[in-house]
This record gives sequence, structure tokens and C-alpha cells, in this order.
Amino acid sequence: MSERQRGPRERMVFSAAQLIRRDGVNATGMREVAAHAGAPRGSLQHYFPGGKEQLVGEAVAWAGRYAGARIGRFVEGLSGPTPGALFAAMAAQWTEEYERDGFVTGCPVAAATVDRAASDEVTRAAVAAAFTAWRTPLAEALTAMGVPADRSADLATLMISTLEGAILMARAEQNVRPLTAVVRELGPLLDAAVTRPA
Amino acid sequence: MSERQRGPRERMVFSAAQLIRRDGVNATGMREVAAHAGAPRGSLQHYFPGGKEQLVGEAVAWAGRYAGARIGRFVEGLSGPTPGALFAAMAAQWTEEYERDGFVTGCPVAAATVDRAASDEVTRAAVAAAFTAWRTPLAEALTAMGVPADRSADLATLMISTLEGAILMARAEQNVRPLTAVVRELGPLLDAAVTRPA
DNA sequence: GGCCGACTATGACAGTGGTCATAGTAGCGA
DNA sequence: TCGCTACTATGACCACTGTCATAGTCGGCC
Repeated sequence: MSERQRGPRERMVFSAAQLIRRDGVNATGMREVAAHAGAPRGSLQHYFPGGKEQLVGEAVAWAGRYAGARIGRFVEGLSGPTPGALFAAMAAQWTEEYERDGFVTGCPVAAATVDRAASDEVTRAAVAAAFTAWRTPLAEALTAMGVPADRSADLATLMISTLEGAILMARAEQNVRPLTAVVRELGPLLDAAVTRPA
Repeated sequence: MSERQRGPRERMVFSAAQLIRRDGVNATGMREVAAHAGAPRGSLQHYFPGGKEQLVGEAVAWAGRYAGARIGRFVEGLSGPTPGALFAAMAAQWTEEYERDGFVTGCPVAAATVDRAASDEVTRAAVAAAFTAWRTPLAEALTAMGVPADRSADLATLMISTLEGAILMARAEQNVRPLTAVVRELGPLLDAAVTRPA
């Protein structure tokens, strides 16, 4: 989650995503984002003339691209590339973060959905796009692993749904148990969907 | 979701849950809750001297009890009581609501988790308790259906996680597809966990 | 009646939110 | 040096938040 932070604009988008991850959209102030990014307050209206809606939208889009790009790196890192192993790797990213830093943050896309889906159509569309940016490469990876093409999309949805829910429960319980439980139960089931070994 | 609404106090807790479901915790004002419940503003400090923290906590607890109690009614309504059928019934509650009323609301427990887990320890504990109040009867129902006792808790966690995530994605996409997809994929897998037919 | 508790009704307060307006500065090409 | 653009820096605005304080009303009980 730590990238090269070039311009102040990128830093602000990144900071917005981090703060939204922790406190939600509504509790994240624009001034707070600027301060967190070490950027001047005046830059907000300069880089984001569309206001908070624009900033949140870009933060969500960034998170979606990040999650999608991460899929490829997970697949590369697997010794035996199976759907269950991929799912375990996706979940492990969270268990490791939680065990290292505590249960402070969640998924920014989920936070934006909860806080904005009913009130802000622009952000809602951005969230939908973020999920698509995540699901599409995941489904492609499943197909490459031998999952029938007509099931890849559904299984990708299942994996993301389960992971999002497990993140939520882990934060609530302050325990990685939900994450390990879903990996233990869902992993083998995902592997059983492979009909043509890769 | 429509109960007999007796006193103004219960109405306010119920209204709080409804508004949190739609807009999140931070975007739901105390005045708004009172107005939605048709209760006088002054009753807020009278019934909830602990302030918003108390009101949110009670709304979350109510939602947890509701979800837990609902499990029993789902099981009763099933012609063939299998884990997959139970999961389908749980998801159907949401698809029906979304198709009837639009994708306006989500799960209040999830909303409270996103908005308060990092900032308010009291509410975070209430959310954890709500998930437990949901998971426990679900796990018992699975055991009664023939799922091995040592897997019931994990499978209950898997079902709730997946459902929560699918709700999230359905709201984001404004489409029930994620809900139908996870039911289609996860249902048969859940049924396969039954070793001793009920 | 008189009293007291439960509840209702407002008004005010301090704090914060996003946003706008305006002014200042730094760098650079001509 | 001029002028232009990109960016920074503040201050102010209004709306709204949760909370508190105070006063009013209602109903039943001695």
C-alpha cells in the first residue's frame, strides 16, 4: 500500500483513501486530508475543483486499480496457482496487516459504498467501477487457472464478497478468525471448480 | 422489518437503525432520528442520556437480535432444510427488498463497523456482539441440519461474510447479480458439508 | 387541591463541515 | 522587467452537528 508519492495531488488522493479506509467518508474532512498529505489547504480547490465528491471518487478509483493490479502480483507469487491459493493470498494481505498494525482500517471501497451509495450517485458509480476493476482481472486469473469461463465471473464475485464480509467481521471482532475461517472453508471449494488444470 | 411500534423509545431505536442502514452512522443526525420516529426532540436526551453512542449501540444491538431471530423463521419456512437453502433464503430477503424498494439500504451492522470501528470502542464492541447474536443461532441451525459441529461456526462465518459482501456489491452496482451469483456458487458447496442428513 | 415524576418543547452553545473569495508567491518564457 | 500560469495561503461564510440548560405540560396519586 506504500507507493512512490510524487506530486501533492497524488499524495492527497492516497491520503484520502487511507483516511476513508479508517474513518469512513463522512468522518474524513477535506482539511484533514490535506494535513495528512502534508499539502497546503489551498491545493484542495486547485486540484479538486469538483470538491469532496471528486476527491472521494478518485480515491475510490485508485483503490479499485490497486486491488485489480494486485491480483496479477498475487498470481505470480503463488507456487501452485489455484483459485484457493489465490484467495488465501488475498486474505493473507489483510491478516498480516491486522496482526502488524491492529484492526484500524477496512476497505475504502466498502466504506464509500456504505456512506455514499444512497446519497451520492457519482460516488456510487465510482464504487461500482472500482469493484469491476477488481473483479475483472480476478475472473481472468481464474479462467487462466482452469476454471470454466462461464463460472469465473461468479466465482470472482463470490471471492470478493466473502473477503469484504470477512474484513468487516474481523474489524468488528478485532480478530482475524473470520478471515482464517473463510479461507479454510472456501479455499478447497474454489479449487474444486477447476476442471482443466492450468 | 416492520414491527409493532409501541413506545417512542422503541420507535427511535428502530428509526436510527433504518437511517444508519441508508446513510451510515455519521450522516445520521440525532434530530433526524427523532423526526423520522415522529418523536419530540427532547425525548432524545431523556431516553438516551448516553447520547448518540448509546442510541447507535441500541440500534446495532436491535439489528443483531433481529438477524439472529430471523434465522429460526427462515429454517421453519424451508421445505427442504439444507444449508444452501437457508443461505438462499437469507439472500432472498435482500434481493426482494432491492427489487421492491430499490438499492437504498444496506446492513446497519456493516455501516456501524465501517463508521465507528476505528473511533468508538463502545460501538465497536456492540457491533461484535451483534455479529455474534447473528452467527450463533445460524451455527446451531447448521448443526441441526447435519453439518459437523466443528465446522458449523466456520460455515456460519462464511455465510454471513459472503452475504455482507454481496449486499455491499449489490448496492454498489445497483444490481442483484452479486447476490444471485453467490447463492448459485456457494449454495451447493454448503450442502456438500452435510455429513449426517437431518 | 397539591405534588411529583415522566415526558415534551425550545433555545443556545461551541465545534466542525465543505466551499467560496481573495490575495500572495514562485517559476519561467519572452 | 513584464506577464502569465501554477500553485499556495488565509479568512470568511453558512449549514449543521451533538449536547446542554431551562421551562413547560401532562397524568396520576396522596
